[in-house]
Amino acid sequence: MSFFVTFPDGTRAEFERAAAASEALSGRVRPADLVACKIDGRVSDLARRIDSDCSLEPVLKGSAEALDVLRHSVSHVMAGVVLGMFPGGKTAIGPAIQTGFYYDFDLPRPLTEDDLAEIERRMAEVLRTSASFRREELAPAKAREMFRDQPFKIELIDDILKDDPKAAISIYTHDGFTDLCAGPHVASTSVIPAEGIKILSIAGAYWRGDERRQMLQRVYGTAFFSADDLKAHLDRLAEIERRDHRKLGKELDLFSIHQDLGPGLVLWHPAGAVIRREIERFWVDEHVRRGYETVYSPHIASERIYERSGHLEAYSDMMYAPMDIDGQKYRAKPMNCPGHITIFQNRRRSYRELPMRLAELGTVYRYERSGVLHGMLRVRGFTQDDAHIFCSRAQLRQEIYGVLDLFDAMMKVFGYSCKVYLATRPEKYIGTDEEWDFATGTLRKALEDRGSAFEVDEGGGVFYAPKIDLKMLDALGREWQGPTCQVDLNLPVRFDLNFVNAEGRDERAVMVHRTVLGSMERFVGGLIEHYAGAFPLWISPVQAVIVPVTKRQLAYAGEAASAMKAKGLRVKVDDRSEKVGFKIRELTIQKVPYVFVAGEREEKAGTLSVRTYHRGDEGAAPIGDCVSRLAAEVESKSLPQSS
RNA sequence: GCUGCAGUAGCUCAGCGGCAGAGCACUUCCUUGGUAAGGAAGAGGCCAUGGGUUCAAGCCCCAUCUGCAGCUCCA
Repeated sequence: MSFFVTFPDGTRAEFERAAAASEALSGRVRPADLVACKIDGRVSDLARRIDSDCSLEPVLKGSAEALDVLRHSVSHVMAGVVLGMFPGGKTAIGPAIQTGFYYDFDLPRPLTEDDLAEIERRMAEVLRTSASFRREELAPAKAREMFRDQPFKIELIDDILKDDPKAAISIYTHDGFTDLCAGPHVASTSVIPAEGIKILSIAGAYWRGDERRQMLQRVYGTAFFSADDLKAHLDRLAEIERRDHRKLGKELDLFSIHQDLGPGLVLWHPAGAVIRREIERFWVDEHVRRGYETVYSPHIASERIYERSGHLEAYSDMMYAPMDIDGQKYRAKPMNCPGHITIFQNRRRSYRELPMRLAELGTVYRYERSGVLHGMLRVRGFTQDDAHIFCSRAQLRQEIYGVLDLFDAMMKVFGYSCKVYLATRPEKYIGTDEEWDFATGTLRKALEDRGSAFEVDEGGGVFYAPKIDLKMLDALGREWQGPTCQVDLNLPVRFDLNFVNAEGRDERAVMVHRTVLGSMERFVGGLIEHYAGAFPLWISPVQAVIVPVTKRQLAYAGEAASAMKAKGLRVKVDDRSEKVGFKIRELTIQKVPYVFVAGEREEKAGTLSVRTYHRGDEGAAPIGDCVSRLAAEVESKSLPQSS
């Protein structure tokens, strides 16, 4: 009873008797690169026995699957070590994740930083021996018996058995530590390089992610096949920290958040306000150019409007408590749509007025739980770059084109590339199937017509709307929530949004919600990290500083500054009695894009020595050239060379 | 909200029961210099807040507030 194994190159080999996957692969790959295998596409142990026809593929170092197997195995090694340090400790789960792995424990005391070092030390010890990972399959009763002191494991076993009462329970043992685990694992700890491992942090995590259940201690770590890969990862973490908008925000004096003012409420300092103002100015210009009209709506509104919109019912948890005004309940505005709808509803609308595009940089207030607040990225008061388009069904597709064009244009200016998603009907939804089909179909058609590459996020829509979501990729390749465009199937009904069509009859209006930047807070916070604080010239708080070499050039520096200011540039003269080197250092730390040195030589020649943040000393140029160079760079909104 | 950790000068941090500290920033003075730190002096504090323990608390204990990491959540 022989069988055939098919390899990725298409060759087939006949086997007379059952063999371990590693044996079947021997001679086909370098043993040192072999981490695991795929049997019929499923990642498996190398020791897994093959006894029937199948396809077999090696999983080699360098592949994502190999890294997962490695990390999962390292999490077991860590768990073994932690239990060695805390006999009687309970283990929960310990999977590989995108950036490493973690393991959740219930331990007699909280872990400390020192414990992490100790864990790492003991792991290195374990890895010095070469212990094999052994898989066994147990009958349910036996598995229960084996894990009788491990309540989390028992719960997992029960769950497995709920699906299949006769399931074999697989366990893995290495170095005397046995864990309930589906696998697969590396064949032996000798595959794991101690110098590729780092235990990173401790944090709380709910058992099974359920906030009503026990809080466990989660230990995060990461693992790579080489010290170089680990270093690259740690360097990246350091770079992320270096770019942290909270840190840069403080260093560059852009914004602050104060206990006395309240958590989640941002104060924009003058420098940060320049960035925001320039972006808002650009935003308004761009919208007006594209046929939007700007509006303003108040920060508080009678509760009645939110009753009607349904927000009060669905999202009251995120709305601030009502305030009593002349016996009426008012609420801080949590979203702009009711205001815009009210403007649309103000009188009967004719089809001739459509599409009506109402845009507002509207400030809203939402209650966010204290634990989720994060610098400018997650706050309780923020300004959305919001717009609502009221149009007819016939106009919808054209409007979506316009929105997508706007998204592209604005993302390009900031240097973000985007991934596009079409989020379709979720399980819970309102509205009719016909409406959903129309709305989703129109979005899909618009994307297809433009030839944009997009993925479908099946069921990812909101309960009242399908949407197009853009995820922005920043300079570090991280994803950020980007522009979004929703076709609302709810509010037009709730508010009975109609217009008089060409036949003189009422027709239901279609409503589109869309935002490009999201919120000024989150967007600018993200931009700080995207640019690492070195902003493109057009939004730089200070665009240029003129540094006189001695006080004899103060007047000349002033003249140069005036020439720049006349062109609307944000320029300062650094007139402090410090050396040039000192000023350059400080201005560089402040990431000023242009520093112009004005000494005796420059004054005689009517020039300035140009120094840019990204390229350093560029030599002298006439004042007029400097001015026009900066003016042109502002006008074109050029991106910094380095990002 | 939950678990853990933290809160000392504007910033970054040291001090861990016994006189409140450093560097940078700030002010003044000297220095007028050529592409990432010239020198000196000075000023700056209810050690997050409220209780408690102690002869004595920045330090130990409790509570609250705020921040950080993660979890959960995010129309």
